Amino acid sequence: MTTRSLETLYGQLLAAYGPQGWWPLLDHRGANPTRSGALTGYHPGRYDYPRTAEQRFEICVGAILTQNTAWPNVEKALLALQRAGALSLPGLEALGEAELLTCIRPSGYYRAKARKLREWSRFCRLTGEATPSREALLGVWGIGPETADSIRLYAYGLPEMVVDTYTRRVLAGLGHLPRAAGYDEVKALCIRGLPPDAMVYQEFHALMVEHAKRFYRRGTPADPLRFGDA
DNA sequence: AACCAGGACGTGA
DNA sequence: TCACGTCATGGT
Repeated sequence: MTTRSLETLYGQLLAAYGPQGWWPLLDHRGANPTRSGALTGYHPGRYDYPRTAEQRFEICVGAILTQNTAWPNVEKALLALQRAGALSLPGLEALGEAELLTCIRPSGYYRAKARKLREWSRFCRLTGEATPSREALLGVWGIGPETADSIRLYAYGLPEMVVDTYTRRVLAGLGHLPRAAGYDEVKALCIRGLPPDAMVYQEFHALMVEHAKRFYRRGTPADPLRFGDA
């Protein structure tokens, strides 16, 4: 098992791919895309997002819609919601059920996700501007560990490590994971190996996704970081 | 044309 | 706890 530290791995990935500009936003420059695939929402090197309550809400909605779902599908749903004026708390609450289902259908699991968005809206209305604790988020139906951590890290800028299947896949491939580890165990491993900084956490997570997409998809070459330096 | 994507919940053992 | 089924559309 390699002894390369996570911090070194982080530095290598950052040098190779550069800042990833997560979390993507539809309207971070006042742009108003009407079709999917624009992918204009990344803001590499900027860590002062979200800048508005609407952007924060958009990130939370995206975090829910992207559960086990490819981002382009989520983007379609987000664009539909934006056009319907539903990418805000009052906007989403005012949206009818049929319209909601239509908007988010491209993101898959649309009936379950519609309920999750309703539950999230209710939670937002009840908690107001207060920063939600991890425990409070986990108490919301439809929000599990990764979604809760994504909301805290990307929507609130808190130093909350996010672990997803990509992260697990890369760390397992590099030999950093002793066995089939659970979410909290992998999370603890990542926290142990990196400085407790929200910007680092954001980049690390996004870089792991990028690296996994390049080297941990079936039919892709072996990870060049797997061998070579110890 | 199968396979899978930036998970979470409900159930039974 | 834990393994397994379910939820569902769209891209490769």
